[in-house]
Amino acid sequence: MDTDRRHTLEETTRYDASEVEGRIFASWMDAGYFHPEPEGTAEENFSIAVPPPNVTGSLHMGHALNGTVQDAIARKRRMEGRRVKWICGTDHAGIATQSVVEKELKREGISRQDLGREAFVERVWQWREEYGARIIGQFKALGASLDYEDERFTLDEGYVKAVYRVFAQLYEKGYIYRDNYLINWDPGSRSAISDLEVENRDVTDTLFSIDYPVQGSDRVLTVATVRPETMLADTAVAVHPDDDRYSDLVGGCCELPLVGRRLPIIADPYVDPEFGTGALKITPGHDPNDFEIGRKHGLEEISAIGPDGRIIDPAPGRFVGMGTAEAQEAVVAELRTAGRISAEEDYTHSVPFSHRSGERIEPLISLQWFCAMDELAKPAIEVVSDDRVRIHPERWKKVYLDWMEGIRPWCISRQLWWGHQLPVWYCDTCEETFVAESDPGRCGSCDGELRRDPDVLDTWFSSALWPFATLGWPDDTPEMRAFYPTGLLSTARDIIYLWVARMIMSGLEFPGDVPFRDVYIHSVIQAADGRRMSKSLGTGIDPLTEIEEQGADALRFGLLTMSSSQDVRFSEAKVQQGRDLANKMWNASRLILLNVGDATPAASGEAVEDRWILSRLERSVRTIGERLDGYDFAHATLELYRFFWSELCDWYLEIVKPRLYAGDPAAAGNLLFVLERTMALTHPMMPFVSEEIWSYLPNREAQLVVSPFPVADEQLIDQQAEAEVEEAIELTRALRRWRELADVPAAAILDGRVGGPPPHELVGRLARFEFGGGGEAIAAVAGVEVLASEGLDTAAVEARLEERRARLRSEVGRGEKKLGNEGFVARAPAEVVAEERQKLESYRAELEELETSG
RNA sequence: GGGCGGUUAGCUCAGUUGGGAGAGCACCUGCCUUACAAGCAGGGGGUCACUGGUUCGAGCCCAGUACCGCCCACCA
Repeated sequence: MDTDRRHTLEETTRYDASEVEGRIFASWMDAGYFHPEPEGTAEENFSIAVPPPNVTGSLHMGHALNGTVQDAIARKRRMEGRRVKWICGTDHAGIATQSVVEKELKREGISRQDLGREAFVERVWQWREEYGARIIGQFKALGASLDYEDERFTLDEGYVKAVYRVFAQLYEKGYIYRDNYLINWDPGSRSAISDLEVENRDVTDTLFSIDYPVQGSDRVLTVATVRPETMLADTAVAVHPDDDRYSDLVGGCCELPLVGRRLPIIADPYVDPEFGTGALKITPGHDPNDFEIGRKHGLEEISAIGPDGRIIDPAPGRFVGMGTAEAQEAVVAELRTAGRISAEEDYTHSVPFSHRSGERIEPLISLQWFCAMDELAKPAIEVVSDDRVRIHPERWKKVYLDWMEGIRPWCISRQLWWGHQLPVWYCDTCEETFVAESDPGRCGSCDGELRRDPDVLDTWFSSALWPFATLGWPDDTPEMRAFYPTGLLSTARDIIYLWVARMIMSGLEFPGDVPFRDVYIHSVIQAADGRRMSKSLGTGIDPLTEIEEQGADALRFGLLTMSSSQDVRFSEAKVQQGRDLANKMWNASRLILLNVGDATPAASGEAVEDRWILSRLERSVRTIGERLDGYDFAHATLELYRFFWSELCDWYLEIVKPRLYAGDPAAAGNLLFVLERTMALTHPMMPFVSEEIWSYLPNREAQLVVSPFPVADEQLIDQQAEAEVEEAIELTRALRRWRELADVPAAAILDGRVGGPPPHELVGRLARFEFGGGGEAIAAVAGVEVLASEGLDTAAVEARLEERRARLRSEVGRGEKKLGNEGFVARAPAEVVAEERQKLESYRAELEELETSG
């Protein structure tokens, strides 16, 4: 070690993450460790496609957790010698990005229409440049070992090619089609959206009961609705087929108030006779259920509400142009005047809202593009059912399968400007439709001019291709051969349907193999108060702030320990625990590195404590490896913490210090060996501090990031050494406890005597006892007689003794009772009973000792 | 309406196949002991949501109840 480095070690008593992390990250980047050449097969390589963050803003805590999880796995695999590609990139995020840019324009007082499509899209690209770069910077700050040299975007050139290929092929197969259908219209983004982008919220509306006069009779049919304005588009009234009250009316008509239209009275089992009067107004143009019933009965479909949320033409002229709220008021007022409203009550029900704009969905019949999913779903159900794709935790498997079994057509067209414009052209002359991967130019039938469909695809349509479009598909690229299928997909549960399912379907349909072998569904990190972490609620915590204040390793440690199979609240304390661990690692390393001289790492195992720590380390190596492979990150990090802090620092370093200071080469070599191996073990979880410490170890051939991950060496497991040292530790702790309770001054060295062979040297030193003296025994602690000496408060000692005796008597009582239970002795496993007997015996022995010595 | 989680120390969470309830933080006591005060040593603290059941033995298994959260769903 050169003088400067040694000086740094000597002077730096606190680990400074902010000084280390940028420097270390740059060294990894310079060496190009994160960019693999596309060689070998996917079987021998390992790849992960990062869930591409939306370019709407910056990374949040969920991204940080997910990034840490993926990085831990990627780093472990890289250290295991696999060629690792962690595919890097961002998502154009259609509606979301378009609306943030529109908001920005609004602040400037202009609209996207003012700019025009081309200029607007150009503007969004500018946004994307800025925020895409910001996101990449955040991944780097976290330490994510993504392949930054091959950054992809869902709208880049090659990606567009993949999207068009997929669209064209699905169209050829007849899966993609255009239809007039009732869709979810989002008045906020003025676009159709898919079922998955709708969220239901409970809303209290007024439920109006409206009397519809039956034609040729003086009866009325009373229907109930929370949206009286939609009656303008009613085309029938339905009752249940078995409902005796109305059976004579079925086949007849009633008159739609205010409009005067004749509405057939039909029978359909969908109607619940128990609800209200058992009569249901049918509005196929504005209600999903009514739409289904309408199609079933061949009813007329009338649209009375337009895409701008205003009443349109087929409705009576006096309502046309009104917004829905205004129209509702007007309709209700007229119905009241006409005496048609027979009841009003508050009614709470679930109402669809746009997940994006937050506005209430307006169900409308609209000409849109759809993708039939049934055939695509079949193989995607199979691969999850038979675990060719494994989902962790496993309970999400059922969630996935249930949804897939009931999958419905997907509305894929969006009335937006930002996204993949549909590769569809129409000929207005001969009314032909052309779907092509590139502009066909002129109509193939009549040579007429073609007009391109202005709509864009649902952003998830392109996301569905992420694991292979990023590797160059549809071309047969070296990247596809080397890295597809990917190994792991890690994501949050809220996009299992939106994204995971669709990737599996498209992976099987196009490249023809599963897109990934394992899916890990990570925890959702909530705010400390249990609310959702969100910017708008003010409950978000910026990962970058945490990284700046505590270090990336600290944040990573905290997030990993927080992660579990359920939602967790963000805990600042866990991040601090990570920071403390990094600091502890740094300082333990200083102790070792500054005192080992020119020793080299070697598992000497000379002294029993050396064999003990080696044995304990190998057990941790095994546990941590298994936990990481099983996606149990919380236990992996906690095991690391426990081993490092409680065993290595609290005991081994304290035990071995005198040998270290005395220049014992066996101790020094053993320490270096343990430190080196522990840093390798730490690296996937806390890459920066481990790499930094690694750089101070002697004879480094390579950086830690590309050095081997430890594999447990069973040869080093030493039960004998473990038992011996642990016994000494227990004795030390017992003597310390006794000292505290007997109120013995901390500095005083006590005299003790043991019957058999003297305890390990560490007991005397760490418990401040001297053994082997003679004199009067005044107490006995765990087999050690404490001898009278100055500074011993005999009253306190006696109090302590009595406490212990009482404790032992109760333990003996408990044991006797248990062993006196015939059921227990007869039915419990023999070793449990034997263990119980052994404990009872040792308690009895100690009690006897105390009763005679006191 | 259906489904899935959860309820364990003051707080955030662990708790393997059922065999004397754990960690971190917080708290109390004593320590600037020459790696680390972001530290060291010691300590207090729990009716494992509730009710019943199975068992020699239940935080864990079974049935039910309550509350919290999430997902799915076409009852106006």
